[in-house]
Amino acid sequence: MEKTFNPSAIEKACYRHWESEGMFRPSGKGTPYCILLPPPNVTGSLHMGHAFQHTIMDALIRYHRMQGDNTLWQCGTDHAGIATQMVVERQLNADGLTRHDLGREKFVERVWEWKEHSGGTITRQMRRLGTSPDWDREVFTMDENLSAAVQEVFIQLYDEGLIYRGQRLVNWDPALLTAVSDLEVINEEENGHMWHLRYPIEGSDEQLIVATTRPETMLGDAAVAVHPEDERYQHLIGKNVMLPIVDRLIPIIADDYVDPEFGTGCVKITPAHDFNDYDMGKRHDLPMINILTKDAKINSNAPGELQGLDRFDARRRVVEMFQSLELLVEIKPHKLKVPRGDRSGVVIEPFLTDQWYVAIESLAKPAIQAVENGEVRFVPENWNKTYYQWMRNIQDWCISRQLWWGHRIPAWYDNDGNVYVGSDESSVRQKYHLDSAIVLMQDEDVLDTWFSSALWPFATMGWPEKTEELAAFVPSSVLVTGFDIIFFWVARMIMMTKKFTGEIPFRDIYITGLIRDEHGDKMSKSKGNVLDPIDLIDGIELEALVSKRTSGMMQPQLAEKVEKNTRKQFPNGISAYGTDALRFTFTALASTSRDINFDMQRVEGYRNFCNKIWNAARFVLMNCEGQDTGNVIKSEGENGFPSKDNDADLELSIFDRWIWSRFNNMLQQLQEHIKDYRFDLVAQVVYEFTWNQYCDWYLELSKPVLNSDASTDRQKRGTRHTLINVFEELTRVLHPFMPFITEEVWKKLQPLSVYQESNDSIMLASYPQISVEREDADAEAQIEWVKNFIVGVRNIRGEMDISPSKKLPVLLRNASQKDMLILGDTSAFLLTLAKLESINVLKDEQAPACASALLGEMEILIPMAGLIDTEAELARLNKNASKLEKDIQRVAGKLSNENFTSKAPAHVIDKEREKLYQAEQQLGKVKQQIEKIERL
RNA sequence: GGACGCAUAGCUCAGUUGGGAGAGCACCGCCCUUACAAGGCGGGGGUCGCAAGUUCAAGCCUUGCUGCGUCCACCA
Repeated sequence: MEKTFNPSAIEKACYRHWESEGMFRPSGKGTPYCILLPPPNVTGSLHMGHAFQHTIMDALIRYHRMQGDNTLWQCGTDHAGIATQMVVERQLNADGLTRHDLGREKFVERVWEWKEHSGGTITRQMRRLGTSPDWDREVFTMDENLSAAVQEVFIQLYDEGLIYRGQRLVNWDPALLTAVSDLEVINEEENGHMWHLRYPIEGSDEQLIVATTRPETMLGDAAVAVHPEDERYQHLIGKNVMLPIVDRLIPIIADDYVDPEFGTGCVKITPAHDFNDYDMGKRHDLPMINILTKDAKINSNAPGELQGLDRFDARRRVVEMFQSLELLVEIKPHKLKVPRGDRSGVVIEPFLTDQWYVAIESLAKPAIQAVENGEVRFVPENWNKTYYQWMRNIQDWCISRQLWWGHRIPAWYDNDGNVYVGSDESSVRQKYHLDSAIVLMQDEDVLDTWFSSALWPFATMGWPEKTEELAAFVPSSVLVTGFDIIFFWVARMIMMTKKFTGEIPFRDIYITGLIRDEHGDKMSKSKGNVLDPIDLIDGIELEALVSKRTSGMMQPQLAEKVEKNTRKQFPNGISAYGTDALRFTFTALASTSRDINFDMQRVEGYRNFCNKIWNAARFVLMNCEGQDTGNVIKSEGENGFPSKDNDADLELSIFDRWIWSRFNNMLQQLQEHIKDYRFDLVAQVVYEFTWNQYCDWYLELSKPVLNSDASTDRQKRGTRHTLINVFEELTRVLHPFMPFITEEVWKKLQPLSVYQESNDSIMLASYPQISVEREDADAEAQIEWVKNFIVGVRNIRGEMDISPSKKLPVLLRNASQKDMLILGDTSAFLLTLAKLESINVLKDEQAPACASALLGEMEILIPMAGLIDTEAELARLNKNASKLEKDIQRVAGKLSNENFTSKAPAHVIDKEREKLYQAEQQLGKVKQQIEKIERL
C-alpha cells in the first residue's frame, strides 16, 4: 500500500465495479427500505446542497442495504418546466431567435435535444459522489409512463370536480408570459413611493384624496372605497367620482376592508390588478377593467396616448398628467413589498386570465391528518408547525403554465369553448360522445412542474398499474429534503399520494439544513462564494477556480471583487480531498441546525482522517499479512469474538477485550444516532473510536505484544486476531459514510479476518451487530487505569520538557492490592508506552526527590535528579493543588448545604461525597509533595 | 401582523429525563519514536447573549429583554 491515501487512484474503478455488478438494485429479500431521490433538474449540475443531501441519503441506503433490508433508492430527474425552457430560449436569443420563430413543435424538439445533450451531468456527478441509487430504475418526469400517470391523475381529479378551469386573478410573469403559483412569487421589501392623488367628486367641489403605490393602475379603477363608519366620508358614500385622465364615473363605496387610519382612509379600487381589490370588486359587483397586455404594457382600455406604454413608463406619465391637472397632492417615500417572479426576477402583475386550478382543500385535509396522527413524522419535529400553518390556510393551486415545455394539459375545446378532458382526442370523443364533425383543439398550456413531482412516490413505482414495487415501496421510509420545498413538493406529495394510493408517501421527513459558506452567507454566483463539490473531490487550480467563479455572471461588474476574494481565500487553489473526506464532512455537519456553515478546514480535517484510516490499515496489514491471525476459531465465536472458554488457539488480553468492548459501545451509540438522524453524532462517535481509541491506544498497545519475544504465540495470535477483526468490522461500520476507502481497505483486510460472508464488495457485506458478549466493564476499568498511568507520566514529561526519547525510572507509592494486580498484567505496556526504564514499588523506604502524579490514591513518582527543575515542578503541583482546592470548595459547599443533603437524591449525594473524598485525598498528597520539594 | 429558529472557546459547532463546561480547526511548547509530520505527546483558552423566576441544584425548564436569521400573510 502507498504511504499516503490517494483517493483519485481508487474511486472511479471502484464505482464502476459496483454499478456494473448491479449492486445498487434491491435484493428482493428482507424488509423494504426505500428513499425517493428529490429529482434534480435534468439539465442541472450538482451543488453543495445536493451533495450534502445525497450523502445523507446514500449513507442511509448503504446502511440499510448492509442491514439486509430490501433497499431501493429510487432516482430520477425532473423536467423543470420554466427553468429548462428559459435556458433553451436564452440559447435561441443568442442566435437572434425566439421560440415563436421555431414554433411549438420544433422548440420542444430543441429542448429534448438540450436534455439529451446536457442531461447526464448531474447523474455523472452523483456517481462521483459514490451514491448508490438503482440506476436501472432511473426515471425522467416526462417519460411515457410518468406522463401517463400525470394524465390519469389530472383526468380523475377533473372528473371528480377537484380540478377546474376559471377566470381569476393570477400571478402573471410579464417576462415569461405565464401564470405562476403563489409559491413562485418572492415578496421583498423595496423602496418606493406613495402617491397621493386627488379624485374630484361628481356634482360637488369636494375631492377625495387616494393614496397609492401604483398610480398607473388608476386607469383600471372601478371604485373608491372608504370605511363604512368613517365619519369624514359618510356623506360621500354612494356618490361618484370622476376618474381623472380616463374621465369615467366610478362609485364611492363603503367596505370595512378599508383601514381608516392608513393613508387618507380612501382606497382606489382596481379589481383587475390587485388581489384585495379583486375580492372587493366581487363583493360589490364592480367591473373588472384590465388595462394591461400580457407583457405589461397599457392596453386599449386606456386613453390613446398611454396605450402601448410599458407599465413603469405609464406610471411616470400618469403622475405627470396628475401634476399638470393639479391633482397630485404629494409624493412620499414608502417601503413596500414588491412581488417578483422567482425565475425571471421581474415584477409580477396580478392579471385576469383563464387558468386551471386544483381545488385543494379536500386533498389537504387527509394530508394534515397524516402528520397530526403521527403517520408522517417530521425530523426535526418542529417543521410540522410550518407545515400546518401553510396547509391550514392553503389556497387553490394554479397548475396551468403558458409554456411549451412540460406535460400538456389533457383538455380539448370545441368551437363554443366547451371543455372536454381525457387522455387524447379520440378518447375524449368517445368519452363525451362527440361527433367527428366537431372540431376539437387541445389546450395550449402545460402543467406546473410540481404537479408531476407531486406524484413521484407512486408514479415512479408503476402506478396506476398494481405493481410489486408499489406494494413494497409505498410508503417509502424517509424523505430527505430541504425546508425550502416543504410547500412546493413535500406537502403536495402527501396530498396526492394519499388521494391516489390511500397510503402516506413516506414515514419520516428528514429536513436537512441549508448549506452556506463558512461565514453563514448563502452561496451565490454574485457573492462569488460558490463551491463545487466536484472541485473539493478532484481539487482545482487557482486560475481555473477564478475563471469558473467569474464567468457567466449576471452582474459582471462584481467579477473583480469575486476574483480578489477567491485569490485571497484560495491562494493555492483547492486541493483534492477525495469523495470520502467530503462525504464525511457532510455527515459531520448534519446537525439539527437549519443553516449549515461549510468550512473548508473541516474537509481538510476529515481528509486527514481518511489518511489515518489508510495508515492504520497499513499497520494492521504489516502485522497480520502472512501471519497467523487465529482465524481457526471463527466457527466457535460469535461475530469474530471468541467465546471466553475457548482459549485453545489464542489468548485475548485485557487490551483486546477492552477494544472490543469499546467497539461495541461505539456501535450502540452509532445505531441510536442513525435512528435519530443525528449524523453529526454518528460522525463524532465513529471518529472518536477510530482515532482516539483504536489508533491512539489499541494500536500502540498492540506493539509491545507483537514486538516482544516475551509474548507467547497465543498472545500474539490474540492480538493479531483483534487487530484485524476490529478493523475489519470498523470498515464495515464506516462504509456507508466513506464508501471508497472502506472498500479499498476492506478488500485487503477481509481475507485475513474471520468474516467470510462476501468477498465481492464491502457494500454487500452485512453491517456489524451489537453483541452483549463483547461488553466488558472490567477490562474498561483496567484500561482506564493503564491510560491514566501513562498520561500521568506523559504529563510530567511534557510539562517538564523531558525529551520523549529519555527513558524514565518510575517509583510507585501507596499502591493498593488492586493496583498491584493491574500492574502485574500490564507493566510491560507501561514501560513501552510511557517510555520507562523501570517501575519499582516502594514499600517503606524513603523516596528521593520526585515529580509526582496521582492515580487514585497511588502516587507515580519520577526522581528529579538531573532531570526536573524544582521550580517547574512546584509550579505544576501548585496548579494541580489549586484545581483540587477549587473542586473541594465547590463540592464541600454543596454538601454543607442542608437543603441539598435533604432534598437531592441519594445517589447524587453519594457521588458528591465520593468526589469530595477523592479530591481531599489527592490534595493531601499533592500538598505533601509540595512541602517535600520546598524543603529541597 | 403571525409562526419558527439561533446566540456556548479565536472560528465552526455538539452538549440526549436539570446533578463535575466538550469536539474539530486555530494557537503555544516538545518530538522526523520502525502505520501516519495530512503525524505523535503535552498545554493555554469560555460570566454558556442580558435580566428575573422555578429548584437543594439551570448551558439545559419558565417569563421578559437584546441582537441576528428564516418562513407565511400583508394596508392601498
